[in-house]
Amino acid sequence: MKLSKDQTIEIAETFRLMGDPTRLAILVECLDGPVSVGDLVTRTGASQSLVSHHLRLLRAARILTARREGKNVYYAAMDDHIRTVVGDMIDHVAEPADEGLG
Amino acid sequence: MKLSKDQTIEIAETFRLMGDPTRLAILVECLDGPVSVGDLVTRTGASQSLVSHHLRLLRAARILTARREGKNVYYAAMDDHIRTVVGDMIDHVAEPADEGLG
DNA sequence: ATTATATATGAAAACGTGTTCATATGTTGA
DNA sequence: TCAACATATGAACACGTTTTCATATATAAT
Repeated sequence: MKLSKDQTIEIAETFRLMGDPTRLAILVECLDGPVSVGDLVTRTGASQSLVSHHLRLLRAARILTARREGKNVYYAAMDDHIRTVVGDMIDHVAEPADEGLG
Repeated sequence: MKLSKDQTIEIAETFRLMGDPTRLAILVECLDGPVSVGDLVTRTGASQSLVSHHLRLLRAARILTARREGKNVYYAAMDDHIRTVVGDMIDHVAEPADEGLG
């Protein structure tokens, strides 16, 4: 599987955004359906400002989608690829495999 | 799907490591089978030292496995979860979807 | 209009990571 | 043992990101 330099950079950027614990926690909360910003603040324990900053990044990278409903804004995982990626990574980390050499 | 704080940190760490263009390029080259360090240097265009530093991180995080064969050391993707994760992410980035709101 | 609630944003502080350079270690063959 | 090749490592530099604080915008209700 051969990737262009631009593809590589875009994919790396998406992984990088998933690679912060606070952002990943936000993303995981959004996997099963839309969640309001307020609920994300409660569930992750991060500050409102921090959650909002991270949501902007996740949305800009098309990892999450947003829709406003009255005073609230609901965020959800962009597509099934995102759900699968996180799911597979959870499975990977669960494996007690060896890392080779010594 | 509910994750512990430690699980979240470990998974984020794995994503973070995939989130650098040089490291991702190295990883992608290792998806189809074992590749020597020298070949990785050639194929990625990165310096020998840099490739080696990154390989150490990828191996420590159980993203790649290593086996020595004579003078060479061959690196390969750790398991199918890793291959699937990268594959799904490539599919995700290929999608021309909307990011919601304005 | 004013107040209350929900979310977003800019700037600065606090912190971490990628890369290079020089050098060390490991392996093979003469 | 010496030379030649392959890979690994430590220290330092250069740069970027996460987080907080204060404040702004948006929506709804009285």
